[in-house]
Amino acid sequence: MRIGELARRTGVSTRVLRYYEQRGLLCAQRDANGYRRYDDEESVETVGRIRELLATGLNTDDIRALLPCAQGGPGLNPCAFSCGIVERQMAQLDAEMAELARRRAALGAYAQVMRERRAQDEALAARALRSA
Amino acid sequence: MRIGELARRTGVSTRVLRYYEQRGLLCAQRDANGYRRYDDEESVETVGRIRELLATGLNTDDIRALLPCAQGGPGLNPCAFSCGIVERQMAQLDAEMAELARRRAALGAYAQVMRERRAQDEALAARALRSA
DNA sequence: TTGCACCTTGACGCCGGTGTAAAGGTCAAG
DNA sequence: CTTGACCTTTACACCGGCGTCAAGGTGCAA
Repeated sequence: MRIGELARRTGVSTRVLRYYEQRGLLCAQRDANGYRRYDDEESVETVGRIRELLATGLNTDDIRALLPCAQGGPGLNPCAFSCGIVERQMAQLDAEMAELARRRAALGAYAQVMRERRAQDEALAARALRSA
Repeated sequence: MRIGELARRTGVSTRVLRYYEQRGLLCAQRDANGYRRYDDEESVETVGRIRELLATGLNTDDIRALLPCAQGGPGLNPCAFSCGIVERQMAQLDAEMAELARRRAALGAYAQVMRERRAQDEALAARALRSA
């Protein structure tokens, strides 16, 4: 399977597949003419896993470290290491959610102030209208 | 007050103050030699408000639209418009929080799978150790 | 032979707030 | 006059996953 077919079967652009290879997430054999050649099964699965992991917010560096374990790599130690990466990312997500909650609260305070200002303005306008 | 002093009093770099001016968030008079001159009170407050709003995740375009109202601008209509901006941003934050929650859940599923794999590996290693 | 689909590498753009540097003007103090 | 602090504008870099274009090679079909 060449890169175009892998792109079609995964719904990912060829640009992205080459990018994943450059980042060390995906490997390919080469034909005599230099074209990339992928195995039928494994590559599709690997690309799927990469997309899933990316969608969790992990970056390509972390995914590169994670993939050998996720694919059944050299066993115990790397897997413990990978668990660390995943847990670190979960903590990161927790921190980001807390940050977003903080922003939302601050924005809510602003909205409150603005609602009050607006009510004031409307009262003022109504009074001006009556006196006119 | 010139730009250096405003920078010191607000804790914001001169680069950032010029950027805010370029984005239309902050205005300054000019001395005869071209130096920016700021009023003593208002500028410090304005910069503070800009920083607060940026910290809520609003971008400079929204803040530019928002500031006249937050400063007691031309009244009713702009303020209603500003309320819309704030509410839109709050909805945006809600969506981002939901997305982060989704990511966290997906990552949790991965962590679960990996924990199981790890336990499997450890059991395997223990058995190998016993049989050796 | 021509055309077309497919492949290759390399490189620039994006977003958006900010750092940082270059190249130069202004002004007060020594 | 020199030094040095302060000011000016212009412009490039960053991050990170990806779109998109350029310039060119390969191979099959009409």
